[in-house]
Amino acid sequence: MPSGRALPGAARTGGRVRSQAATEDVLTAAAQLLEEVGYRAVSIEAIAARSGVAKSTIYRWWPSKGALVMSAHDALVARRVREPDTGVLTDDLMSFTRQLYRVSEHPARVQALRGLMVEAQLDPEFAVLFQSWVAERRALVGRLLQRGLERGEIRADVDLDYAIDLVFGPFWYRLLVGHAPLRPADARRHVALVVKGIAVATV
Amino acid sequence: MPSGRALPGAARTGGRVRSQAATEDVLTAAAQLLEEVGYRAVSIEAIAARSGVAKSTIYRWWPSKGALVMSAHDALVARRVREPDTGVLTDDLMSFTRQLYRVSEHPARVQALRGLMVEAQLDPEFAVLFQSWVAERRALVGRLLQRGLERGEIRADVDLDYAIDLVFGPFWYRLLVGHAPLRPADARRHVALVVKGIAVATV
Amino acid sequence: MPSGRALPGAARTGGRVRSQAATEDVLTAAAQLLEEVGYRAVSIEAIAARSGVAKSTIYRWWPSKGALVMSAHDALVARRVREPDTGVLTDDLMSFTRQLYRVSEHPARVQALRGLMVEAQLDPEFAVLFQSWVAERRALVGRLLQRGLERGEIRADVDLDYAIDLVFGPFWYRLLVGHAPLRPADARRHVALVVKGIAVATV
Amino acid sequence: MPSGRALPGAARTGGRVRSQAATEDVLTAAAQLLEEVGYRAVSIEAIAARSGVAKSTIYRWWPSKGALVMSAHDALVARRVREPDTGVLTDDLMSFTRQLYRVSEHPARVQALRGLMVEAQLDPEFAVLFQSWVAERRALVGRLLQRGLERGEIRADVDLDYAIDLVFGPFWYRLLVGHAPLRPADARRHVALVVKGIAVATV
DNA sequence: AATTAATCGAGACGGTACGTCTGGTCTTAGA
DNA sequence: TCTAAGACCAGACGTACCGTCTCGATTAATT
Repeated sequence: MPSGRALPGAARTGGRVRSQAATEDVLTAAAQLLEEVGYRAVSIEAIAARSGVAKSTIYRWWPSKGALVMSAHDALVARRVREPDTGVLTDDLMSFTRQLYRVSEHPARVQALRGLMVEAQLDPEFAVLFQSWVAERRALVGRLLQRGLERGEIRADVDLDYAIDLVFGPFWYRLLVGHAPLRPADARRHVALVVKGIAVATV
Repeated sequence: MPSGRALPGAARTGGRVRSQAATEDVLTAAAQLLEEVGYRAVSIEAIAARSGVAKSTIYRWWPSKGALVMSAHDALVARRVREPDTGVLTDDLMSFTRQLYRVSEHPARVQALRGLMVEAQLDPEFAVLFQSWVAERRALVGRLLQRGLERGEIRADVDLDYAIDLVFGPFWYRLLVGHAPLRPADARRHVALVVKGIAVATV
Repeated sequence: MPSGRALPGAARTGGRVRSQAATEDVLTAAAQLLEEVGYRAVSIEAIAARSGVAKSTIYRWWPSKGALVMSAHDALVARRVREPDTGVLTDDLMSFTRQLYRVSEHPARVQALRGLMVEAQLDPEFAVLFQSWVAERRALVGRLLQRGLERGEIRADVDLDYAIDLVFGPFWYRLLVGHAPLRPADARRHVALVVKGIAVATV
Repeated sequence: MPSGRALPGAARTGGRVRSQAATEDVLTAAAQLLEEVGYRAVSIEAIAARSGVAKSTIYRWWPSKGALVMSAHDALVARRVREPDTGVLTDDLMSFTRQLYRVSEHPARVQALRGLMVEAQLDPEFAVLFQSWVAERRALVGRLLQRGLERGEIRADVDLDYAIDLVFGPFWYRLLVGHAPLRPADARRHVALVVKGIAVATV
């Protein structure tokens, strides 16, 4: 019954077009809920209710709650974080780390991060998504260190992967354990130790 | 957590005595399930089914899944880590960190640690218990660093609390994110960076 | 029901003509599904998928699943049953009832009839259509009995409406309850009882 | 761990007892909804909401909407119809049929009967339950006829199964099609035809 | 031939209800 | 007074279809 297609194997014929508004509403609702109630308490049910988008539509486009929340979070964070490039390693690290610590000014975001980490422990499929988000963030710091290395600010024998862990590890550790605050002001001390650990000796 | 009220010397006023067998069966089942299906898939329901102990009995003695896993973990492993004291900072740190990394050789323990961290995020009451356990561990490393400081191996301006985070942070970060393995052999590189970060310049 | 607006006499001002192929494909698919999976499992969705006709097209032409099945039934079977007129009541009834019972030789028709009855219970709008179809069939038997009455074969005190129920009632009852088969051979016994019930005493 | 059961294979050990209140609330809600919105619009969801009983509890005790409505129907009406035994066939049939027709005085019961018949068409498993209920009812009429036969009121050549269909068939037919009312007063005409159909000629 | 109007398949949309599942609480019988 | 059994409420899960609503493409009859 149906007949011609414009280009073989290419252009789609017919069908209602995907609603951009629905997509945005869902992501917004997901991001809001994540920050308000934490990852665990987020439910597709609630996202549907808040966004006014039908559950079936959500399931059509996202395979799981994790994927949806991760998308929402991703879009949010990408918008917020700038990649510093001052030409000086310490300054770059300071800038980045300060941004990192600033999350503590928004309890909701802290909750969100904790929730994502928790889910990564509980759901192997989500862990994959989470890891790829982490990888992006690590890559950012990696580029920053790479530039320092190329400028001769970092010792050649330093394992950059471990160096990156030195930046994120203590941050997440404090975030999750909560034994000490995450004040942006403390970022200086954190960076100082990291830089000492990796920098070439400056007499 | 559970305390065995039937111990000799404890004045009891009648009633059926707590079943030692039930306690052990629960812990065994929990440990088995943890290794077999991972933390998430462990459920009080499943533990009850496998152990043949009623759900209500389990709920009576353990407040949460995390607490139960903690018990199982304790029963599985003597938690006590030897506190190294070689007289040399680097050696002490190496010894400790290597013990830390050795956890990776026991998948069940890795799972258990993850479970504890997860539960600490989800259950504020459990978080208190968890924090005090973390504090013990941090204190151990703190003593180790303090001795280094007193021997003049550590710069006077170093914030010891941050230094401790430099030891545990990357460990937990790898443990939880899983972006890189936790091989005991890698402990060397980790310690090298930490020591560089805090040590006095050695010309 | 679909009406073919392109029929001569209806003033049309252009426009694509209704696809005969689509109509047939839908009816065929409906009939097939009915036989294969039963009335309940038939869904507009499935009919659309199998026939390759869009759901919207189906909804354009049929108001409900029941109506569609009714169409399929009509297409499957020429509904027109010959109206017997032998001049003898018993023979007329035998002829008609045998035709009725013959439906049991076609499982699809049995299913269709059940589906129609179900839909009539569930959908009041459809019930109206169904009742008028039933009325036609009753009218046929009514004429048959009327002729018998005029010939003096039926007692004057007999309520013809009830007599009609005596023909259709047991048929539908067996069809729906399924406690006994509907063999055409059994039609004789059915008719025997009906005739005894209404006939003048033939000492 | 669990041990003795009182009687081998019999008595249950422990466990919360089934809540009578929940059962009643569900049946009441089902019956109310049936009358208010009709069989189709009744949903387990709505019954759960109105009764305040969890869906899972409902599913634990009733396999389907039809079965539940059947229960509600049974609870509403004492199912036990008195089995007449006057010693005269016509009187027995009149008594029974009048009881049957009396259902029309209770729209909810009419709805329930329709619902059961519908469900029997849609759900083969339910159909079995339904058939066995129908069989009971048929057996009752069967005994009634058998007594008539033994008293010589019924011709020896009559197929009793068909005779039973003559009682129930027209009743269900009217109930389902709705082309004519089901007034208890009409029972007389119905029975008259049946008796004529099966009785020995009375000169 | 161009215009016009109604058709067609495709498929996304908001919804409803489904029947299942997990989790923690509550209630009973029996040891 | 405890345990085991198991019923209970709660509520999210992911699915199946519903009936509606754009779309762009197609197809005739009318200009």
